[in-house]
Amino acid sequence: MRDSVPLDPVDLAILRLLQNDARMTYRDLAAEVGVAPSTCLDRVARLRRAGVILGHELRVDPAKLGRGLEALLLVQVRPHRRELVGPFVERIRALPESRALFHLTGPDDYLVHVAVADTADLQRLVLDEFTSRKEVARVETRLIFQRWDCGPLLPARHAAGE
Amino acid sequence: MRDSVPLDPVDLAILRLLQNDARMTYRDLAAEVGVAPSTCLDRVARLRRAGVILGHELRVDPAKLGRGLEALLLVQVRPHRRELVGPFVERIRALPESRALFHLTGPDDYLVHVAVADTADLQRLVLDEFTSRKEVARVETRLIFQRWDCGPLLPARHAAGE
DNA sequence: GCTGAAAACACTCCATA
DNA sequence: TATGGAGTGTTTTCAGC
Repeated sequence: MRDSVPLDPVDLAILRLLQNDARMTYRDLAAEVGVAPSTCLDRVARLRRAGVILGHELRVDPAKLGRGLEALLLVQVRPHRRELVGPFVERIRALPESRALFHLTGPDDYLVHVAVADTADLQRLVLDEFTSRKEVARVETRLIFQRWDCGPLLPARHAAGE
Repeated sequence: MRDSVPLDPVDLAILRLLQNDARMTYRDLAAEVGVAPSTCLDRVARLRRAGVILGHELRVDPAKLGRGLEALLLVQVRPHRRELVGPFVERIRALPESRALFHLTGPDDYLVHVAVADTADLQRLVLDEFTSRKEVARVETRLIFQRWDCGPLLPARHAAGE
């Protein structure tokens, strides 16, 4: 269940198309892929069961919600012990400004992707929620000038028949 | 069009629910929000037109596609001039391993989120696509141990009536 | 913004190869 | 074992109010 799943060209075509527009109807999907709608439905259900498809997400523009400034915070947590990092992770995840949290290798233990209104809001967030916490040893703030999303996620190797 | 959009409590409830499950039917959505299905449809169409809703995305498990290792690459591009960074950005975006690309403030100019098969694959990617490029001055690789997604994105300030 | 009717759709079953 | 086609219940959509 943790390993990669065998995917044939039909599965791959479905994944590619749904990553562009997850609300495509099965009818249109079937027409593009070149199989019957029921087959599409079956394949999608199978991909869901196999855990390849995790869910359907709405993509929202943060700027339109008054969160025009995005930043990455590189956070060093010291001492890096389970009883400290557990509550830290939960607290950060619960912040309305947080978009994603990563546990990383390297000198910084965590990377937090945040969306805020402006630099004043960012300063408040860093001071009140990060540097004021005693387990946070260091915070490095990097503003995001621009973000590009890349193409659909496809299998690492040979696409077909594996 | 770049600024924030006035959203009433109904819009916010819709956005909150759809961010949890973007494939909810308008019927169920209407029942939860407390309005008629047609009203929901109208609101969603309006949010789409206003650019608040950018699209519907399929969330896929990279590990299931044979891309069990994710990493962040901090890249310094020197000299940091338009005629060099343009092609760099386009090349990185086109890589099948790339998931997202950020232009940042700070000592590293770009952050690239990649998904690869294993450490050998990551080494190949870093050597062939990054350090071998003459405009790339430095690459710092950080593995992602774990990732947490945070709650739905909501407006920065007062939710209602603005 | 709601109601109701018409159209489009998702989904199940069964025959088929 | 997986596919394709037809049928059924549901959802979406678009009137009018």
